[in-house]
Amino acid sequence: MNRMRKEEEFNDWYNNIVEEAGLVDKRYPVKGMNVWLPYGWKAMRLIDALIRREMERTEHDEVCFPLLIPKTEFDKEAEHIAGFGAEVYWVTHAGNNELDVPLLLRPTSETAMYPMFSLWVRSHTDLPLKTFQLVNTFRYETKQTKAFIRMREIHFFEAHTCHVDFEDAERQIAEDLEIMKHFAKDLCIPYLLTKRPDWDKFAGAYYTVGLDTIMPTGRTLQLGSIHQYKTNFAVPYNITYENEGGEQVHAHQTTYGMSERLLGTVVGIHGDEKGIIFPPSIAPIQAVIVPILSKGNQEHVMEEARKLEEELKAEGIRVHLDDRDFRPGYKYNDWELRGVPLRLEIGMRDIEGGHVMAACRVQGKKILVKREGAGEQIKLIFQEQQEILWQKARSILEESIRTIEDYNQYEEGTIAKAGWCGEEECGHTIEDFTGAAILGTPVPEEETPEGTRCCVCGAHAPSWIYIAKTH
RNA sequence: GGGCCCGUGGGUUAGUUUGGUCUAUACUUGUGGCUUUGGGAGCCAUAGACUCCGGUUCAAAUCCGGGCGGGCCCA
Repeated sequence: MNRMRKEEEFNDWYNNIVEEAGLVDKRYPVKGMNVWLPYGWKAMRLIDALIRREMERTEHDEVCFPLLIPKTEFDKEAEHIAGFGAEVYWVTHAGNNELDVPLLLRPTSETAMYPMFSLWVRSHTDLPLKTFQLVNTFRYETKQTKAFIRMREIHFFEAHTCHVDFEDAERQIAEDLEIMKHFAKDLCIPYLLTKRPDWDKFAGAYYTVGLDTIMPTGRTLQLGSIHQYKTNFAVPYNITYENEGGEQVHAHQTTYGMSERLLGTVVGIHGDEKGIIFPPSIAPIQAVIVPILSKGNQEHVMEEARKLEEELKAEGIRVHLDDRDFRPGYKYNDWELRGVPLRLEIGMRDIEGGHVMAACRVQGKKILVKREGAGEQIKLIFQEQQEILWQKARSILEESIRTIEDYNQYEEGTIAKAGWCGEEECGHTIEDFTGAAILGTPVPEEETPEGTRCCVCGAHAPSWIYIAKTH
């Protein structure tokens, strides 16, 4: 492909890069279902590993529920059905038989898990119950699909918890927010936390906290969400426990969901006209070694390159030796496209000088690294890269937020922050007029200064809202 | 839900308006070889396609109908 100006042609750039860098093969003949290629899957698995690390740290247990859910279970929570009914895939036949009870492919796993939670949760000593799973979910998306960002089969993370009461569930949500903090820093993805307006909360939730980031298009993209269910599901699914007083009480529940969108976001936010830029934290290959061969020294250089590879591997660096029969320039471009954070060139000059040439994808510069203790120096470069990517992305998000006083001041490509009286009608007016969506009110809650007015009706505005065009 | 468009080697594409000269164009990629290697090398050889089914016609990549697949716009 010709170099594409990422800023001007983001859609083309993105669609092209995910295939060209070998993340997915979009030719699978079902809309919204792509094939994960090894390189893309590796990146996803590394993101998953970060999630697992956080889940383990916070004592969640990993589970894995079946993909199929009986219609009878799905039907138990009315709002949930209303919200997801239109995008469910159904299994109505098995072999030659029509099924008495149709089965659906999970669009999310509440209705699969909660009948089981009802069996598992008996006593207050069983609580809190903190589980999560990493599975694929299915949603019959009718809009245009896009690799990682809008799919019909979604690689999905979902944590589901049960608690003794509302307060404990709230503590869980606080913990979820803290998890996100770590996690986003690792991915170098900044985000905005908002409590979704009532008309946009998750189907069945008491309230929903949305995690949104901003893409280079100036539109926001939801990275994940955290839901307080209160007892909305526990009642229909009969999740009760016996408290210390011997009474049967409904559990309070929360969920936390994220998806392969995280990968799409990393690609979209950090990439440049040369291709992807992976933060070292999730780069499938953190450092690639390109041997510079010339007549007469091939074996010697290759031997040194292999030695270097072993040394770095021993240091825990994900390193790859590119011994393909291409010229160096071709390899440079290839690995830049794939987003490898560090390229190590080793030729006779370097061997004789006791160093390697390190080309840093993020910093865009080349530096000489001493062979002695190279691993340590490389890790420092990685740290610096994480920091640069994080700061850069964060300032883009911060700079795109504009405070406005009247909703007709909303500018495309920005996230507007405005006063809001809290009336749903004013919310809809904003959405209809601007074509943008109301992300929600700030989390944690943020008081408005004296005299702040609703950007629609001019009444007293007790809270802020964020307004943005979304993906 | 409504409307529109598209389907040619692995990828991008010419050809479709006006059926025949298509034994299908070009670039890229793949494979084998020679040569080369500090920023996408060159040469030689070679492989590879008209989405499927039906219709019209002496003749279909081209026209018509349907299926499947893909894309776009509006609500």
